[in-house]
Formats: sequence, C-alpha cells, structure tokens
Amino acid sequence: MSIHPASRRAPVMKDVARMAGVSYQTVSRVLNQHPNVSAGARERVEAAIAELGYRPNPAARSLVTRRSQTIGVLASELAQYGPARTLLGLEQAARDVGYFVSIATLRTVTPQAVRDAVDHFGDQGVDGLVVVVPHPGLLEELDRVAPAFPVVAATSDPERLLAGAGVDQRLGARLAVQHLIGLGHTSIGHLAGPFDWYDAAERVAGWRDALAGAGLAADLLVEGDWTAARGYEVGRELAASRAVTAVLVGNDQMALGLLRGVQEAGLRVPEDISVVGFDDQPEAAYFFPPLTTVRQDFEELGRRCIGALLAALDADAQQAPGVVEPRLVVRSTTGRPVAS
Amino acid sequence: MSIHPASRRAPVMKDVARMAGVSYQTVSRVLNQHPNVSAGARERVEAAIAELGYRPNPAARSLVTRRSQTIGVLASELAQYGPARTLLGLEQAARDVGYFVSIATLRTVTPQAVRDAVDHFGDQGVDGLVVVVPHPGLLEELDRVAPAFPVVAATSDPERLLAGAGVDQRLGARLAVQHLIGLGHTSIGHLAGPFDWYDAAERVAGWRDALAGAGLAADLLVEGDWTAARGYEVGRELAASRAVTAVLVGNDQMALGLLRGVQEAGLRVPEDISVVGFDDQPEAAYFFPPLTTVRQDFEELGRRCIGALLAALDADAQQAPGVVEPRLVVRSTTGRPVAS
DNA sequence: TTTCACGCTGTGAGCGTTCACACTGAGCGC
DNA sequence: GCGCTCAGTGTGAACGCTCACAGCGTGAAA
Repeated sequence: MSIHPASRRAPVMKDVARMAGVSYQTVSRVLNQHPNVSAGARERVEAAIAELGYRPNPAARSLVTRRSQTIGVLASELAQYGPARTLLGLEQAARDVGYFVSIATLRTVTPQAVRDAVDHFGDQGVDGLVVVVPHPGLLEELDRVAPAFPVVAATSDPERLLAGAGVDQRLGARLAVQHLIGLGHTSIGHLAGPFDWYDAAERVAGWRDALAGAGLAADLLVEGDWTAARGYEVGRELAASRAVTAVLVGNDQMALGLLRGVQEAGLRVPEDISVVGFDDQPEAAYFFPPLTTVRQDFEELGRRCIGALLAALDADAQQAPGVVEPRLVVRSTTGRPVAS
Repeated sequence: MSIHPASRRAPVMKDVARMAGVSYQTVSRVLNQHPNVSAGARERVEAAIAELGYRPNPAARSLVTRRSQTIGVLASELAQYGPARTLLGLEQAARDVGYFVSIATLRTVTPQAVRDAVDHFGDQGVDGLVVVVPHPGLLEELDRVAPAFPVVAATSDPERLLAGAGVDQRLGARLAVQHLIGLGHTSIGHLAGPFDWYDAAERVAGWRDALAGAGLAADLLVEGDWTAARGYEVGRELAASRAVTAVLVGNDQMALGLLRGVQEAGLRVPEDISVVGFDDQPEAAYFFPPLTTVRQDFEELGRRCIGALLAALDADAQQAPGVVEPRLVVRSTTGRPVAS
C-alpha cells in the first residue's frame, strides 16, 4: 500500500538509490547479496525498497545475466493423474528455488509438434526443460532437435537417452507379481501399456522377472493403451477365456475398465480373478472393489527432476538420486485363488 | 543445423542486419511486420534470419515493450480432472496467440499463499493472470491484493467478483434433475460440493430450480467435499435411510464413492437408486455401472478465459461470450424408480 | 523547374539491470 | 611517515531490442 511519488511509473533501482542516499550499484549489491556492503547502507536500501514497493525488473536482469529463471515443462497428457501430479511436484520444487515454470502441452506427439514446442521454449529463453510423460517418440525427436538448453526427463528410460529421474517401474511390477505369487497364483497375466513406452516396457520386464524368479511362465501379455475402454475390452475377453487367475494392469484406469468388464461377465473379484493396478490415484480406493495397486510418488518424481535439472544448470547443486521407489498398496481386488 | 560464424554466441539483430546489408532497424521492422519495408529488403532479412538461425531475445524485447508475453495461471487443484483439463485449453489458446503460460499452484488456499503466488507472478512480470478452480477464499484474497495486472477467473461466480468465463452450472444441475423427474422420480437428493464454492452453490440452485419447477420438495441436501471418500460415506447413509430414489452428485469422484457405498449396502443402481454425476471425466463411462453425468467442456472454458483476458489486455480483441453450456450424458446409473 | 509528399531507410537514445573497473579512506606493518 | 591491503563505494559500459526522429530518393503536382 505504498504511495508512489510523483510519477506513476514503477520505481526502478535509481529511485531506490536516491532515497537511500547511495548509488544504484549499491542497491544492486544488496539485491544480489554481495558481501561488501556496510550494514548501514544495506539497511537504508532495504528500507527504501520496502517504502517504494520496488521490484526488480526481470527483463532487464535477464538481458544481462542471460538467465530467465524459467524452467519449461513439456507434457503430453496433462489430464491424467500421474502427469498432473508430477507437474505439481515440479512446480513446487522449482518455485522453492526461485524458478518460474512455463508449460507447453502436446496435443499430439508428432515431430512437428515437438519442434514447435521446443521453438516455443527457445523463443521464451527458458534455462532448461523438463519433459513429463515421455512418449518415446517425443524423446527421440527431442534428441534430434538438440535444444540449446539442458533437458531432463521424468522417465525410467533404461537407455538414458536423457538424464533425469524416474520411478523404478520394474521394481513396482515385481512387487505386485510377488504379492500375487504369495497368495498362491500361478497363472498371472499382464495388461500392459503401449509397448513403446519406456514405463510400460519396464513394467513388463518386472512382471517377467518376478515370474521367472518363481519358475512360472509369462504367457499372457496383452498390449493396452492406458484407457479404461481398453481395460473393459480385455476384461470381457479374460472373463470368457478364464486364462488367468490374476492380472497385473499397467495403470489404474485400465484396471477400472477391466474390473467392470470382468464383473459384468459374471466373475467375482478377487475370488475368480485378482487384479492389481498401477499408480494409486485417489479414486482407486473407491473402485468396486477397492483396487490393490502400486503407488508411485509422482510429486517426489517431479522434485527429483528439478533436482536433476538444477544439477545440469549449476555445477554446484547437489542432486538427490534419480530413482523413486514405488510401493504396493493392498486393498480388496487381490486374494487367494479359489479352485473352481 | 546452421553453422554460427566465428563467435559462439547467439546471433543478434546486428548480425542479421550485416548479413542482409541493411540496418538493424530494418531487421526489427521485418520482425514486427511493419509495413514500410521493401520486398527485397524483407526477403534478404528473412533469408539471413533463417541462415543464421537468429531468434529475437525476449528479455531485450520486453525490457522496452514492457510486455512479457506471459500469462500466469494460478491453480489450486491441478491433480483433478476439471482443472487439469482447463489448463490444457488455457495453454493451447494462449500459445496460439503467442503467449507463454507460467503456472503456480496453491497447496493450501491461505491468504499468505495467495499473496506469495501473486508476488511470484509480479516478480516474473506476467501480463495477466487466469485463476483456475477459484476457491472462494482465493478470489476474495485476490480482490484484496489487487495485483498490478488484469485477473480473470474460470468460474461461474454469480457476483462477478472477477470477469472471466464459466460453465453454466445451474443449467447443468437443472438438466440432470429434469432427466430424473422425467423418469418418474419424486424424491431427488443432492450431494453437493462445499457450499462456499461458487460452482457448488450454483448447482444447488439449479437443483432447487428444477425441483421447484416440478412442484417437488428440495429436502435432502448434503454438503460434500468433492472426494470419493465422502461420497462413499453418504452412499452408506443413503442406503440405510432410503430417503430418496435418486441423487444428483456434485462431481464424478463423489459419485464413484457413492456408487460403491450404496451397492456395498445391497442396493441396486439404478433400480433402487438413480445417480447422476457432474463433469464426465473419461472414467465415468467405466464406473460400475456406467455413470450418467453432466459433461462440462473444460477446454472450451480455458479458451474462453484466455479470450476474456486478451480482451482486458488489448481493447481491440473480440471476446467470445463467457458462458459455456454443459450437457447431460445419460448412461446406466439412472432409470425409472422401482416401487419397493 | 521547384515543391511537396511519401515510401523507405538509417541514427540516436533509452529501457533497467549487471559486470568490470576505478576510486576512496581506514587499518596495518615497516 | 610511507606504502600496502582491502572493505566499501561509485562510474562507465554493456546486454539486445524498440521508439522517435531525421535523412534520402522518387514521383506527382504546381
């Protein structure tokens, strides 16, 4: 609520300097926490800043520092729970360290769209970029474009096309399958995400690992598309074939559809078939029945990504390890198989 | 893939000017589509820009224009379907007109958090702000802070605390209730969102309107909190009391919980109780049973918000009407009441 | 021919900040 | 007392762009 003197324009450093009786350079030093400023001068400057309601002009600053203090976030499926939640973590972490977060979403993942987005961020002059939900094509195209700023991805990319952070998807899948094996299941299928997604591929690998570790065959693997509609379809098929007594599903949404498909066809869950999801979105506890699922800490993932990007930006930033551990949340869709 | 001559630093206007054999001012004119440039000069400049891979420096530009070409988006519940989807529309529309989108999320809606966020956007120098999912406290605090930039809200705020765009929630609720009345229901309850949310209050009003229009009593109104957990709770209660034969639920998540609560207690849907949700998130079609719900076009809402903000920014921008119409999607959770 | 207008172009200044440097005076050892 | 350092401060020059203005030539009107 400070009254701006005379002119209507926002106060600048010179105004602060005049009021504090110092040069504009001293004001700059106070702002940037330079050591060589006397306590008296610092106090007067701070008082003047408060009095005038002065705010440094970010454009002028970044013109000379060549830093925009802005991190770009490129997302492709923001309406989904995981990505949205990751964005949340990303934003909070970035803001905590004084960065602004600029987003762009990809309606379709085409090379052209990726290039446009990179151009967009380039035009804005972001300091770095985080890619959320890395559709594989996106990562490859990004690699091809080779932007002028560091890029980090939120993925469990096994080939490390890009540095970043990821959830240990393989571990998550293993946990789920081991739980099912522990309950006595011997035929455990997997409704996976699209095979060309890294996360999906890793989950398939974890499913295979666990099965192989128990000497079981990994014979029922179905490719899905992350949607409830596809889950429903596969649920109907599974109910008809009765090929497995348990199924690991690539995400909660497909699990929702599968649950309905299976039950609509007259099967009981978990008596006739056990189901494990992936993600643990808040609604999973209210599916019918409540879904056993693998929880991923998406916000932590977002934070780690910022950590990784900061490390790429400043050499002296410490970086938390990039792998986030998932954990199994057991609810009511899993149980001992009932001999029919 | 252009090779930058000699120095490693990014090319600037002067470099382009030299290569094109014109002055830097002519380059600027080409960039800003000024009319008075000869075709020849324009072509040479454009060729030089392409050749050098020149990109205007946004900081320098906004230093002098006092525009950042950035729109801030303040959201409080980004992990929910509606807000996330709105953000999507917002971002696309903003990018289409050459704006960057910077986001900040509110973990908790406290006056301090709102002020911090506004400061954050102020520090960044955004040209305007869009508020998504306006928790009423947020809007009031925003009104109090009175930021230096125009603010627009995505809300059906009846008091128009802020200009913006909104979905006609009242209409949506009316549509749903009329559908139930048409099926023969005479006791129709409403599990609403928190009463202090504008959207929730509007839906309550619509529910009342429709009931009054048919000469029915509006006696079962319950306040919820948007969560599936609360829906479950109310579902159990409703199953015990059998107070109504139909219920309009404030959002799909609560409807999910309610569906489970009601069915777990032995009631059939829709035979014993009909349920209508609100939002139509993609999963709603795979609830058990598939949910009849009111669809809201969140992306359109986002687009309208950008339109409203642009109108506040440039006087000469045309503005689409701010009210988005919802529509009822009938699935399997609604049917004729069965006399018990 | 002279004059004026107008399309096109270039020059100077300034946006608000930071960086490199130069300067001051106090404190200290010789 | 002299020179040294060194904390504290100020000055000039950038950063890359846009705006205001002035200059130039051409063509039409006088």
